[in-house]
Amino acid sequence: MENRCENCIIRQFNSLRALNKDELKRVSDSKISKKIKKGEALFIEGQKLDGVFCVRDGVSKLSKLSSNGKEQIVKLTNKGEIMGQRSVIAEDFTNLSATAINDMEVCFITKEIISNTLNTNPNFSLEVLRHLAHDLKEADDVIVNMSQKTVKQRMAEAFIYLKKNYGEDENGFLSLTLSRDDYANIVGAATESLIRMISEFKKKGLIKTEGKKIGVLEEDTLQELADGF
Amino acid sequence: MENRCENCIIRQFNSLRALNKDELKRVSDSKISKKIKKGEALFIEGQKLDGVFCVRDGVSKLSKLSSNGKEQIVKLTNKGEIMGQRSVIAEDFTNLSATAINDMEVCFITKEIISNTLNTNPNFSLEVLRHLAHDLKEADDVIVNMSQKTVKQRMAEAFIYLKKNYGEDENGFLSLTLSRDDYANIVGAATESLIRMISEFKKKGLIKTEGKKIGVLEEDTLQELADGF
DNA sequence: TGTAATAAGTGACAATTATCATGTTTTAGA
DNA sequence: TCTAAAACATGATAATTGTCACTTATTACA
Repeated sequence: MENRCENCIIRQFNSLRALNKDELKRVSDSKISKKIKKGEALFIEGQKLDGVFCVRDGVSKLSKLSSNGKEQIVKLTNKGEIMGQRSVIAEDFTNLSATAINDMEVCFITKEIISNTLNTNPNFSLEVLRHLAHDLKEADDVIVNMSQKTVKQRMAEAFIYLKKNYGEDENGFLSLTLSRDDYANIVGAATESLIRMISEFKKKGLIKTEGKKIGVLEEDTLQELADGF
Repeated sequence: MENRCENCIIRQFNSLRALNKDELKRVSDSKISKKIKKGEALFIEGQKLDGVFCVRDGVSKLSKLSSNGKEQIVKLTNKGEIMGQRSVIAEDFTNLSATAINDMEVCFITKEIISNTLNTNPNFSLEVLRHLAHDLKEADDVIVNMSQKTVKQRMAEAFIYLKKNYGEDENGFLSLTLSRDDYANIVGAATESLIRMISEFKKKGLIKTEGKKIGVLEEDTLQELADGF
């Protein structure tokens, strides 16, 4: 009973908030809860999705392979986000792969229910529209950052972003721990270059590290750096 | 009479195709036709839009200023596209500026009509959703290209894209003529770097130039280059 | 618990791209 | 049609970033 969508707070953060009781019941009856282990894929670029994933817990990376064989991380998902909407709406293959960064708990909702509800509940459509609109704006920002900022600036920005969106633990380390490889794939740089810059930031006292973990020490200076000063 | 939306073929290419006769009539009665001269702005980043623009003719660039003061072109619009949807849907300031690349003819449709129709016609919502979904996918592709490809690769890709999407004139030059500056802002590079590469491509016989005009000579080789060979 | 496998880190060097300086051509408008 | 401004072009040089080769942790698991 405790796993009914009706009682799930998560849906307040995504477009499912626009569903009425009946619709919610239908979603809940047909949804499938899944646990995804760190490192496992939810779906892979080019696949046909039969539905969307509602993230109850954990973080995943949405990435795409470049023709040079390197992975580019396009977005990190937050708790509460719906994944795979784009592909289901466009009735298209996914253009991205989704991989769990830590252990995840997700609910799978079939595309039939989604498109049904889209056709009958204008509020739901509007909510989805708003979310897509938001994603599109963020994507535009990423494009500009990627093309106009240096790797160092993008790095600084990434640390600030991770702190803002995922917080830090009691010792001041970022709650979300990423591999150096993942960092490189977010920032769009060679792993070695990125590691070198981490060392540099550390030497300058902007961040601290402990194994994989990274902590932000001088957020203001990082922000200035990100803005190009 | 010939300027009624009901008779306008353009709408077949965008989400307005989902409107029924009544809705179309309402749009048509309230729409304002505008002519925009080359170089003029339709709207500017940070503005609040009171509606959307339906492009009847001409091409515009959607761009964003980076914190370093350089402009990044995020997208070129095609005839038939609707501009400003994202901002109207999210009830948000525009995140992009739109500037005419050549003389344009557009129709302005107020946001009241748009949101009204979104609330009452699920097919229209779905159409808009599909268009946003498409834009989002394209944006993801741009992100990957920007971060994983070299300037040279992006250049090659840009020429192919322009040929595919805007065609060429009787002499084999790209129909859409851009300034070197615009090219640089699409590709995300310094203007000087870009000009140098145009020279290089020309020397290698991949393209030809005549003043501002550029013509694709070896599309296959350009494609290989873009893919990294 | 030992040992591959994987990830992190560093140095040397090469390739790419930006910047600055300057000259030439084109364009717009008085 | 003359002239100033803007756009195009190229060289020299510096800064950024990638690549390759290698060493040193860490991690997973047989």
